[in-house]
Amino acid sequence: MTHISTGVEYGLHCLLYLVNLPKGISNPSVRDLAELQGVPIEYLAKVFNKLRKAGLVNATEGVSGGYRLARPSENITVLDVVRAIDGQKGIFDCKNIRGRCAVFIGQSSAWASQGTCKISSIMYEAQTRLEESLAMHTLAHLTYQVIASEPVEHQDSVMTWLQRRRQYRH
Amino acid sequence: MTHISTGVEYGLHCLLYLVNLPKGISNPSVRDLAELQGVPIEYLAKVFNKLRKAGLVNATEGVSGGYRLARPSENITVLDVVRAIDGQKGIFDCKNIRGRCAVFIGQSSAWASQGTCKISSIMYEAQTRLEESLAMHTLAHLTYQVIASEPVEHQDSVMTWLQRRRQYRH
DNA sequence: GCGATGTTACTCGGATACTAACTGTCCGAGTAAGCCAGG
DNA sequence: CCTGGCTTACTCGGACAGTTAGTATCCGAGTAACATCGC
Repeated sequence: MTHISTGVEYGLHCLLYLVNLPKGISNPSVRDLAELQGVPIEYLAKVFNKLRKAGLVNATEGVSGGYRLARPSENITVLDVVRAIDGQKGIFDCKNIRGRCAVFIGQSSAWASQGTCKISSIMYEAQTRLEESLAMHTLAHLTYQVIASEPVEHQDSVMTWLQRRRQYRH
Repeated sequence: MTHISTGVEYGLHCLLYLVNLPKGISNPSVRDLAELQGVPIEYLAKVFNKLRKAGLVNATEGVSGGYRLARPSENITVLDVVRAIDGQKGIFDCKNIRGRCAVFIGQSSAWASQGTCKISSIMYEAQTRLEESLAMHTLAHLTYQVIASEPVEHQDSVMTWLQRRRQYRH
């Protein structure tokens, strides 16, 4: 389907709420984040598990556990998040068509397999441009942009929502 | 799976053999190209059908029919081919998570839906870089590179292969 | 000799499997904080 | 007091179902070049 999965979309949106968390608020749990964003809980849990394995977030278990960023948001790029969740997959998968050419019937055509296929070179170069672009954006920068585009009171509303959810569990 | 399909790979490899076709050789058919490259015939037929609808190649029907480039190879970019075959699909599909936030319970949150989501902006910018990179390569340039990387006699071998296939049909 | 007919090799287009990946759900296990009772 | 067990709300991890997109195959229809046959 799409090259960047919805898991990345869920993850990024939720990660933004882990940036600049006030001291008074404990680490949000997956349930907190999922219900806040309106995304499926169990699926988001898998996403955050991948983020943890990639070393982007830390998890504390047990009651009042939750997630927090493993390093400063300035040091986490969008590319980091994409790779953590979707894996390091390419936009193109070279099938090495060169080696199948009918003119060399039988013999394995030594030259056709050596070096990289020019077509895949073009694709991989394009992918590099894509990833360079993603790597230019950090969570810090992204959060700044998002908050700037929201009404000023919204961020406070979210924080009190998170706090209430911790106080009156169900 | 991959953002750029194997159909594109098949199509590109076959299109290269339509560039700089000597006058003596008639338009190759899909069967010619498919067997030359070792790719499934019927699937390649669909690929070339898309290329035709996109105006990149022209088809002549009937016996001794086949395909030829619709315009000079300098004016056909890799991006043209990708879009013709895979359609103009994005690497990302924004689900508009913003509008689902739990803090505005019920009311539709006017501000959350206006403007573009910052996250999708990043993704679409990255896609633009990707497409810019693909658009920099023309079929002419690509063909030149490929031929330069092959033994000099290979191109002749292919041409005689095509010619024989036309003479002794089966 | 010449026109009608048939054959062949194409493209065109729809219908249909098969496979893999993405998305989402369910459930059991381990873990830590807080509470509570029993010594 | 305080120590051990219980409850609770988390994360962790595997298994699995539903859906979708990509890949591939099959078949019928239309088309044009060419050969063949009958007049």
